[in-house]
This record gives sequence, C-alpha cells and structure tokens, in this order.
Amino acid sequence: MARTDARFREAFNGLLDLCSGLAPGDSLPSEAMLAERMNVSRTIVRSALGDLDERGIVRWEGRSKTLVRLPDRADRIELRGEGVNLQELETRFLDWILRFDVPADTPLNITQLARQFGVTPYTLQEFLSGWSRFGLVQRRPRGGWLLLGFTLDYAVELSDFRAVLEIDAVRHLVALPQDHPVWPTLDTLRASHRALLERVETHFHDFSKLDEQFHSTVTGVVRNRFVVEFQKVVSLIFHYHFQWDKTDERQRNEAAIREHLEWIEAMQRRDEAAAVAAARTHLATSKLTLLSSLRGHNLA
Amino acid sequence: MARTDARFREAFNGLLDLCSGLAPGDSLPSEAMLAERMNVSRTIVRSALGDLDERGIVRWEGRSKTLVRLPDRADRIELRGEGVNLQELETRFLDWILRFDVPADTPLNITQLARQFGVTPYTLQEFLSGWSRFGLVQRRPRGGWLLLGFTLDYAVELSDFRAVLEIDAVRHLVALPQDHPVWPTLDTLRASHRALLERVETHFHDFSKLDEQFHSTVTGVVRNRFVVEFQKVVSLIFHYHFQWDKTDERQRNEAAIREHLEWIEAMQRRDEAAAVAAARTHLATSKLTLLSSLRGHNLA
DNA sequence: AGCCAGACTTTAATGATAAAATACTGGCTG
DNA sequence: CAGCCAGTATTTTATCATTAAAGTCTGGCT
Repeated sequence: MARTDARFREAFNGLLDLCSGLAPGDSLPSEAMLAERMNVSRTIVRSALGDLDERGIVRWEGRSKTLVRLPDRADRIELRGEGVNLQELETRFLDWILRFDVPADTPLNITQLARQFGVTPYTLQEFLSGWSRFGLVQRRPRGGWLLLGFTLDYAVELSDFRAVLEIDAVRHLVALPQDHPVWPTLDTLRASHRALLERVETHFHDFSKLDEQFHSTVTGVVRNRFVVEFQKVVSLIFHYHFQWDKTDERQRNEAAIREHLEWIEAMQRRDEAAAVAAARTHLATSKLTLLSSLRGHNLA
Repeated sequence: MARTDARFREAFNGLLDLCSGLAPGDSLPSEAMLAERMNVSRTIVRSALGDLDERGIVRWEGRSKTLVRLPDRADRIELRGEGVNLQELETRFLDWILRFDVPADTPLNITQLARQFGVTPYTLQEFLSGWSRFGLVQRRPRGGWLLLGFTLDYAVELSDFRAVLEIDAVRHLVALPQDHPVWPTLDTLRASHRALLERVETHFHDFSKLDEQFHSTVTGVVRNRFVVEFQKVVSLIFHYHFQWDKTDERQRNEAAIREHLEWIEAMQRRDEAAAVAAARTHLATSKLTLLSSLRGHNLA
C-alpha cells in the first residue's frame, strides 16, 4: 500500500453518519455533492459508495443511490493509525527535546525518531526542514540530521530576538489612533490581570494563558507575517519550558502580573518611553526565568 | 538503484588521481586512511578498491594494495548527474519565482518542479518546507503545496522586518567600545564608498557588492542566529530583485551611496539618533525601490 | 600494544507503486 | 439544448521496499 487509506476510512464513516439521517428508500445526493460535504475527492466517494453497495447498505446503480437499510455501529470501519498531523508532531518533538534534555549536537536518527513519534520518515523530514531555518537542527554534510539543541546560547538569542520584536511592537502600539481595537482589548486585559492578582494565591496557574493572550495582543498590532511566524515559535518554546519548570511558580507569576500591569498602563498613557522601559524589564525577567529553568535542567 | 552512486564515482576517480602520484609497485595507504583522505566511508573505499583490482590497476590482497600500472584518462568513470545541492536549488528557485513572475496562490506541482530543477521530489520537499517558515509557500490542506508568491504585501512586510532588525543593530553598534573590530571595518567601508562615489559614472555596478558588505557589517554586530538566518533571506531576495531591475541603476546607486555615507558617519560620531534616522531614510528608499521594481514586473 | 581489515548492522535516499485528486468527455434529465 | 452528473483517463502525492553508504565491532597481523 502506498498512501494510507485513512481518508477513505474517514469518508466511509462519514457516509454512514449521513445515511443514519435518512430513511430506507431515500436517495443520496450526487457524487460531487457528497465529495464536497465530506471534504474529499469524488474518487474516494465512489470507492466508499462501492463498499456500501457491496455491504448492502446502499443500492448504487448509475446515478441512483438508494438507501437499503440504516447502518449500525458494526458497519463502521476502524480508523487505525491515529492521524498524527504536523501540529501534533511539533508538540511531541518539543516535548521530547525539552523534557528529556537531549544534549546539543546529538545526531538524529530519522528512522528511529519517526517510529518513536509514530510518523513516516518523510513527514519527519519535512518537519525537521522547517526547524532548520530556526537553527534548532541542522543537516549533516553526509546526510542525516544533527540536533543543535536547546542550549543556553539558543535561549539567550531567542529571548533577545523576541525582545527586539516586542519592543518594536510597543512603539507601534502607542502610536495607534484612539479608535483602534487594541485599546478596548488592553482595557480588558488590564482588568483580567487585576482580577487574577486578587486571587493569585489560588489561581496562579491561569497566568500562563493570560500571558500568551497579552503578548499576542501586543505583537498582533504588527501586521507582519515574519513577526507572526516567529512569535509562534517563541510562544511554543516559552510555553513548553514554563510548563516543566514549576519552581516558585506562584511568586514568578505574581511578579509577572505586576510587570504586565505597569507595561499596560504605560501604553494606555501613550507614554512610549515608559512602555518600552516596562517592556524591557518584563522581557528581561522572562529571559532570566527561561535561563534559570534551563540551568536547573541541563546544568549547561 | 536506491541511492545514487555519485559518492562512489567521485571516490573512484579520486583514487585514480592518488594513484597517478605513485609509481607501479608502490603500496597504497590503509583503507581507513584512504577513506579519510577522500572524505568518504570505508565501505565506499573498499568497493572502489574492488573495482580497481578488477580492472588490473591495483593488486588488492588483504591488506596489501600494490599499484600495478598507472591509470590513464580512460580509466575514469563518468560523473553523470550534476550534483544539485540545496544552495544551487535555492538560487534557481528564487530565480524562477522572481524572474517569471509566478502569480500568487499558484499550486505547485512537486514532480514537475523537481524535474525542472533537476532534483528529486524528496529534495524539493525538504527545500519547500524550509521556505514555508518564511511564508513563501504553504502546505495545502489535502496535500501538495501552494506558492503564496512574492507579492507586494510580502515585499512590504519583508522590508519592514528588515528595518526593525537593522535599526536594532544600529542601536547596538553605536554602543560598542572603541576597540571593537567594527570601527576599523566602518572606516574601510566609508573609504570604499567615497572611492566608488568618485568613479560612480563608470563603476556603479560595483555598488551591489558594497551594499551587501555594508549591511552585513551592520547586522553582523548582533550575534544572533535568528537575525543571521533572516538576514540571509533578506539579502537573497533583495539581491535577486535588484539584479533584474536595471532602471535608473546609476542614479539609484549614487543616491544609496550618499545615504550609506551619512549613516556611516553618524555611527562613527556615536550619534544614535542621527544614525537611526539615516538608517530609516535609507531603508525606506530601499523599500520603495523594491516595491517599484515589483510594480514594474507584476503590475500587481 | 596498536593498528588494520573482515564481517556485520544500521541508516538514509531512491525508484516503484498504490491511493487520492483532478481533468475531460459523453450522456441523461428537465 | 443547457446544465448537471457519472464514467473514464490522467496526474500527482505519500508510502514502501530496496539498496548504497555509513558506522561498529571483533579478531588478527605487525
């Protein structure tokens, strides 16, 4: 078998669901219609219809497709092989690197990794190529891949780059007109921060989400695909890292909330200098936290 | 055949060259030695030796490898299939996109493109994955690739992002100590710019190179892999574009030289505000040039 | 003891191939 | 006869088996 027939299986079950909504004797829509509904090509609809006919669920003759009997649970075909998509792979891969402290300059074994993550080498290849642009992995001269690793250096440079982008975003933000949607959003965020600060003792875990919201609001004012793309990477890495590092989480989060509030208020006053200063302060704290969590793990 | 035997062929010819430097009766070095010399694994040395023995050029028995006769040109084996590496592919791909004005949102045909560029689909896949991080191409939901294209929007965002990075670099640069190597480099660059300005009428073509030198000097002070990586992309794209746009080249270059000089001198005075201003001016000009050249091409 | 070759294992790039998507064409229906 | 629909053929992509190359270990010669 070349490609997996996962699409077929999904479409087949989808057709069963659709049939369940009909009564025996009813006609099914046209092939093209079904294909569109299932978000799949006509070819696959036709092979599914063929199976349905064979099983006596549908009588398919030319352009007439009449439902013979209602399908039951036993008619469904299994979707073996959980579809591990690229999104999922990203999560697992970062998990693996950050959680198990894979040392820098480790040669990566494509075949083995692919097995480990439940994807084909082809998919993994594609995935690694993407990361190579961000210097997390590198192609070795004679084939194969090298994990350059999430080193202290990497974290420092990542943080610095993040700071450059966010401070630029701050400069843009304070210059935005009064009727820009970011201002009400900031009001809301400020309120959320204050609310969380009230009950920080018990709800400090909620900060992670708020943090992501806030940073994406700030960087979001810069409509730039490079910034957006990079921001995705940053938040992935920061997010994952803080997930493992639970030391002093309450204190850290409380401090961060206060830093955010100062930053937000400076922006609301349209005070560029103060906002940039507050941003620098917070980003520096963030960087230190990242570095210390790395030290705790890697001893690097 | 699974992998190409290009490495073998290269190594075989390499061995012939090595033999040419010996006299009949001489012994060849050990397998491991040869492997290191040819930058190849022992396996491949051994198969090459096997061939040499079969052809009666070398007598290979166990660990004794004696040269029987000097090889001649006829002994060489042909290296069919020009090794198209990733570097080469990048050049060709950008060439293709920028030169032929491939419209935005074109579905890419992997197989066809791979043939066109003389690489395997696998290689092309890997290459495209890399670019997808920079939003030039995108994966389509049901497989395949979509060229998002080098649109005006893209150019604007690219230029803006570039400006953010370079201005950050300028801020770093002016704060560097007197004994930093960048200062002598700037002196040299200033002199080169002035020299070029003298003979700009005839040598305006030389500016392209100087431009790249200057920008890489400025951004080079920021030791950050993300900046470096992005800078590579920027210079590739700017470089390629200016290569095709020859309108008003002399005037453009002359103006750019003057802008550079102002920028350089401001940095040499350690005048951050002036340097940033000069940088902004030049980057804005650069952006306009890129956009107008795009308009000329695409009518987009 | 140190190096070297033989044998073997593992890994990665490729061609073949099956699955899915798409394009084209003829025919039925209203 | 116009519009839609199914049949057919063609393209294109993702996977798999295959094979070249790299790496590893062990025994033996110098």
